[in-house]
Amino acid sequence: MAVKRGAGDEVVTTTPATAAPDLDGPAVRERARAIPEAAVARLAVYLRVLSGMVDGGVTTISSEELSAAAGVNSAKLRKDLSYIGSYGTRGVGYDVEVLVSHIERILGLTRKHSVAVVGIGNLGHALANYGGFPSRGFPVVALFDVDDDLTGVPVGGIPVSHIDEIEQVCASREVSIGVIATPPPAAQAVCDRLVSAGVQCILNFAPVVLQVPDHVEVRKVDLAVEMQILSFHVARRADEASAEQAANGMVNGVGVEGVVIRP
Amino acid sequence: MAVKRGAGDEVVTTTPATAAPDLDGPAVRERARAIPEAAVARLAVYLRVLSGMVDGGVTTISSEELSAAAGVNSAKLRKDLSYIGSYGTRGVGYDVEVLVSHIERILGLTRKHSVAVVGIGNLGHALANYGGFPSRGFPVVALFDVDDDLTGVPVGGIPVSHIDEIEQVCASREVSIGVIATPPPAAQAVCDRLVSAGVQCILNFAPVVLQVPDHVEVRKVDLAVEMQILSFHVARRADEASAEQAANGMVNGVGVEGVVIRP
DNA sequence: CCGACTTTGTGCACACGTTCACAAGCGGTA
DNA sequence: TACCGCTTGTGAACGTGTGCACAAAGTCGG
Repeated sequence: MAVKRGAGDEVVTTTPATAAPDLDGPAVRERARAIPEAAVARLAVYLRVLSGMVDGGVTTISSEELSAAAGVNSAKLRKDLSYIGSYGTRGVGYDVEVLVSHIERILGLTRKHSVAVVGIGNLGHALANYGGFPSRGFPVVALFDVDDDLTGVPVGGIPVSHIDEIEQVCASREVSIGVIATPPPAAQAVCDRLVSAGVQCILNFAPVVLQVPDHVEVRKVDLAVEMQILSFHVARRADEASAEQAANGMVNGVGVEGVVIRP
Repeated sequence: MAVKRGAGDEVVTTTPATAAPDLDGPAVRERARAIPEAAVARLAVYLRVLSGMVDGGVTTISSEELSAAAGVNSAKLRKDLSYIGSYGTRGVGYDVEVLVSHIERILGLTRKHSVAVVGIGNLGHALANYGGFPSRGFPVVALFDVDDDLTGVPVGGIPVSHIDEIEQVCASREVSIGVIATPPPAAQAVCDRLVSAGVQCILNFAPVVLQVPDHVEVRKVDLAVEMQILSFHVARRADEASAEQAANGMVNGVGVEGVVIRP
């Protein structure tokens, strides 16, 4: 998060006079740099929806249809797609296959990204067996655990390696993404070993804030945090409801006590 | 996402002259409404870090220390905390326990939120056995699946119910959060049944965009999307690296072909 | 070939979230 | 009590992301 501002200096989001001459050259890099993080997440969703459409035999789709299927509004969808270039036909819509291939290119899915899962507990088992990874170009090629009883046992077709082998195995199998599914206390140590093994991307399921060098990208999935965000919305909604009720029922400005908020 | 703008009309984030008289009244509700979504997610992280500090015997902490432990900068942390009120002491810092209780209150954790998991496959198993939920106030009280071979079998201490019982079981056990861990094709139907059972919050692990009424809050965890975001950053970084290399090695403006980008 | 209709791509304005920088306030000290 | 140093809390500037509304650009029917 620090080196990011190395080369670019003041990123110009509007690429004014870069009309059309270079369809796929250095400009792609420049543009990729300017795609908002939020848009990238949505592009992945569009890709999934579009893949389903290809299977369904759909060849062309309008921004209105696609945005409805992806759960966003059409303006946002078009803006997101404009970040990766102009591949639609006005008056018609987008060619589904063309769009798929361009999104895949931008997301870097033309390369295979081999995945290693560390921590073969309940969650690790589930991840190793999860069909969603390989089918989307993320083959799981290595599993690690500290438990000697697990090493050698195949899970989802892949034998579990001992965590001490992490460096050599990751290197030989060209792992580019590490998934941490260990108990919280082990997470930082595992993370350090993954980094020293040359892994540049980490998906962290452990409820711990990982410290990593600038060149490593971390994304976290914290189930408890997700729950708590939902909890917040429940509470907020309950407050609003009771407030509305209070506004109708009692006119004095002091009231509304003991129903929702417990100090 | 639509009804939100119902009552408030122009939310005033700055609560200027609401000095101190009402420490815990209707103002809390007003304020809760104004907390940015992103801040809520971070508050959950702060809470986790602070809980660890309580266990470690820490009684007071400065914004600088806490922000470092939570992986954010101190200004953001202080602003986040200011959304929930002024509970720090200038020149000293924050009382850890006070902060914990206030964050818990804002996040609605003074109520227990019972959880139901639907779809007892690999992931469902992992979630049912996951210790992180109960310990943070989210007891798993019900499990559902369509498979008759599973119904009755206890997983993580809770017997699996058939999905047809979802309405009555959810009602009797007062489920407030539903977790969808089914295969994609089943997700929307399950979601509809959860909603009709009165569940207001849904955590969705299926790679599907769920359609729900306005009053239901959905959060999604899509592992493939997370992977693809990581993939995007790998690609971007590779592009930057090769571009830098190209800038050093070749001076003509056309070059850099065939190394990274495959059109 | 032309005009009507449809849908994209984007400039612009607004809202949201982040960061900065500093006054206000508190504890410790003489 | 008066001062000094430290840390909070927050106004204000900034940057990023979202939504609107429309010109540009294409198809289709006649």
